[in-house]
Amino acid sequence: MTSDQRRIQPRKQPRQVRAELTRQRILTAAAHVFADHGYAAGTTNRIAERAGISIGSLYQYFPNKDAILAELLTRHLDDGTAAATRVLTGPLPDSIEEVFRVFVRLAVEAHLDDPHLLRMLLEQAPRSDELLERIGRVKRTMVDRTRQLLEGHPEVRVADPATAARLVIATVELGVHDLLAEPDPIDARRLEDEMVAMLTRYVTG
Amino acid sequence: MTSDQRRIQPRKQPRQVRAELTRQRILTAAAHVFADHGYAAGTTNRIAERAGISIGSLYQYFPNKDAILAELLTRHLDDGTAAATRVLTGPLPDSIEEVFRVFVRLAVEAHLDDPHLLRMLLEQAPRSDELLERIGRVKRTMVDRTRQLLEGHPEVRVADPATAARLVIATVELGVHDLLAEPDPIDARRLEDEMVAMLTRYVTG
DNA sequence: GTCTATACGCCGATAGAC
DNA sequence: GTCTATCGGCGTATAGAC
Repeated sequence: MTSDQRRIQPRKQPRQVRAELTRQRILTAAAHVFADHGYAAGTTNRIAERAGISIGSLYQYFPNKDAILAELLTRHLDDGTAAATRVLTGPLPDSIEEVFRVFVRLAVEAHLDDPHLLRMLLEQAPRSDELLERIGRVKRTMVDRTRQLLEGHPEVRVADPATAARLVIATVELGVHDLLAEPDPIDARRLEDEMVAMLTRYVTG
Repeated sequence: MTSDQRRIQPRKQPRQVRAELTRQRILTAAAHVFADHGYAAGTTNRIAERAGISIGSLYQYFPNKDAILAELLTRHLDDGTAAATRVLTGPLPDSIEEVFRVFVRLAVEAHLDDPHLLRMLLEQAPRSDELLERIGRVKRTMVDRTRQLLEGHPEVRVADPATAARLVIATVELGVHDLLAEPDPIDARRLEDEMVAMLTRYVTG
């Protein structure tokens, strides 16, 4: 068919590597800009400026502004579910108190990573149907696993595990997020202790 | 000095009444529009359209878009603090469980009023320094009163009432807000029971 | 006092030079 | 492949007629 020269590789193909690097630069810049200015005021011009490239170049790597945000959110969701899955599928502590401690610590770590960006993602991100679907699924999975945990654990005495699971997840996620994001943030270690105590006393009746 | 006719009232002054009525119409329209579209996409044109007036008229009643939002938020804060103050300064139930029940019910009522608007207010509202200050003060007041309550109550056994108070307030406010705002909202009565149980068991050790 | 029409600025996205 | 320059659209806010 075509010339055999097709098969000959160019001497190097650094473009894939460089391109991926630039993508990451843009995403990092976007994370900062969105965190500082919010989504609406986090303009593509600002992102390009912070990434050290021109606006035109930015649009070679992402089709539009929403795609940048979507990738940031996807990234975070993937990180979170990966960590949660790793913990939940492995061997868990026996006592429910220590299990909750693992939960809370997981949430604290996820949120300490980049609280400002996370706040923006959770609160201001334009909620496309597809993204809402993804978020809802992740949440439902976590609630479901927690329910199973509550149902199977000998220490646990709750009348309605499904409701209890929803309450536990909401409390951990929102509480950690909010209390650490405040201007005078609570001590992470103390928050962990108190929240674990609250949840444990709750489910052990 | 000037003519005594000054003292004579004009036959009627319906303009103040009508003007106030129009202001309220605009605010109500804005609440709906913001709730439906969010802050950024809740344009002044849409607000004017929904209020049944022209964009030009709108700007006779409010200097700019932010002022409309600020008044909505102020209104909500005032309503909330009024209700909270009424409850907290009056006679409270003896048992801490029933006190928490009052708390939770208060939050549920406040949030059921207009969940969508509230979500927008809490999450998307541009946080001017002055508004942040107001919100922070309201929150601190509630945490403070809760701390005093915990310190003075015979049933309560917590090592650190200040931290516990922060946790309690955050849990109630955020939990109620989130669990009722979900696509498949939790039953309000059951939420109340479970949350009260959790908080009570927590602080009574 | 309410309207219509529009000025003005900003932003996302694209075209086209290099 | 990156840049500069710019288009098109939208949104706030104002001007001026009635």
